[in-house]
Amino acid sequence: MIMVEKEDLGLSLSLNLFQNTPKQPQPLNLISSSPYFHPLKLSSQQTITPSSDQNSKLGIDVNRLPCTVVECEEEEEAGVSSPNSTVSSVSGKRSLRELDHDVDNRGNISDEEDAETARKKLRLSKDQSLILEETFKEHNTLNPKQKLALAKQLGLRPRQVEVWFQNRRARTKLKQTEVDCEVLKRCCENLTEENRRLQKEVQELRALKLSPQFYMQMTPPTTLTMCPSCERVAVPSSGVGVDASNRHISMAQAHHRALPIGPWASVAPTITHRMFDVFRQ
DNA sequence: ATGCACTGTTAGCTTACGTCA
DNA sequence: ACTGACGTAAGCTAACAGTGC
Repeated sequence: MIMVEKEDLGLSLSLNLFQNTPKQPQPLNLISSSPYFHPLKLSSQQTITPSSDQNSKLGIDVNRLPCTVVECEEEEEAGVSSPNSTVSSVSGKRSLRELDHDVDNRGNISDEEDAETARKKLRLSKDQSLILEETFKEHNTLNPKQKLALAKQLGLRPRQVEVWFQNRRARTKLKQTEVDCEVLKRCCENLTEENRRLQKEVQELRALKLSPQFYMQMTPPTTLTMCPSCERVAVPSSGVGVDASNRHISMAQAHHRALPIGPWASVAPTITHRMFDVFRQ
């Protein structure tokens, strides 16, 4: 079994093309004149499906159109292939699906198949998917000219290219949302943990039973200086709340006195750095 | 009025897995 | 124990429909 995976933002785009597991019933070749192949139901799980590999060996591309590209372009320009330019049969006009069914009828579909009203879905070939992916990488939206050119190149209807790009944008956005959610979740977890830790620190500090004068004198450090040698924060000597004998110690001295000196000196930089770490993740 | 993009939904198809003879 | 057929659930994605700009 060969699986071709394409990663984009972690999005796995399965490009497996009718490759079956050994346990799966082997598909039979069904040469369909319809642009959409019609799986012939044998049972709830047995399905005759065209193998693109096998068909390609036979020179048959199930995704190829019965009409010419010129016809497709005319169709597109006439607006008949866009469901947005048509209204459902309920409101008087016919949907794309119905229009596609007409194409099927032109391909001499049997009454049995004709009776089957379920919409058919093609599978893009590996090459088609690759080209679409490459184009999407360059620009995730197409102007009408680009759409027509790409459709012509791929042998698809412009509407199909349009739909593919719509779905691709939706998948990209969904994946990005998932990634964003993961990031926010991690941020939340980290902040919760940080909050817990800080609460604990507050409790510990309160337990020190420091005098009210100590806190009256203590001011939160608004400017912190990082020691270049050890990258610890040095607290300004004035107004730190240490006793007079330690007022005028130098940075180096402070360094060797095992900073932080006051409670704010230990908490504030930690918060700053942790916060940064949280959002850097 | 028209066209396009976005969003949500539907349905066809594939794959993995479990069960049974 | 191994194998193949069968059923089922889950995931992917083409196609569709509705909506807003």
